[in-house]
Amino acid sequence: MKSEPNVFSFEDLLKAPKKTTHWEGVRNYQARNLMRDQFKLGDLVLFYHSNAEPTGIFGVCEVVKEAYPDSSAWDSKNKYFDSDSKKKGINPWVMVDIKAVSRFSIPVLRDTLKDSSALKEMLVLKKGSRLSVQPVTESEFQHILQLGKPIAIK
DNA sequence: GCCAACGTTGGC
DNA sequence: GCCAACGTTGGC
Repeated sequence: MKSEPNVFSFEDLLKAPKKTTHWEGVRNYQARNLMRDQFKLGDLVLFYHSNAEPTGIFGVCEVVKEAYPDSSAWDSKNKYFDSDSKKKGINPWVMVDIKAVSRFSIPVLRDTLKDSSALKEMLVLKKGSRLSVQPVTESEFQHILQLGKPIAIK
């Protein structure tokens, strides 16, 4: 999952109550479908900082609540407010809850991903790959864990 | 700050 | 249904 650290960083998640957050504001159908259909309780998620210096993966989270309606879509004060969907009376957007489980003692930076032959096919490295939620293969995930040397969060 | 890639919108 | 115009994302 991608986040701009100046909006919400991995550090912010560590500081959040129960180190857990609602992943609100996804307004792209492909990303929504991934959260709705693929995210299962206990699944692990890599936390990626985009549009930042540096960009890369900073830790691992766990899905602690599967997809449910994203209430921010109907909250006119929220920056992710979707007035059209509220007018129609159908909220198409979902969120999941994720909890930080480990932080990388060595952040796996974008340059590192590019340098690793096992990882250079990762979706996030493809040109124009803007999806804020992206699938990661098991082998990619394991390689990244090795590189990041995760420290469990108590 | 630039701009390529992508998704969405809306005129036709 | 096509596609040009537009807004957004995000690496660089």
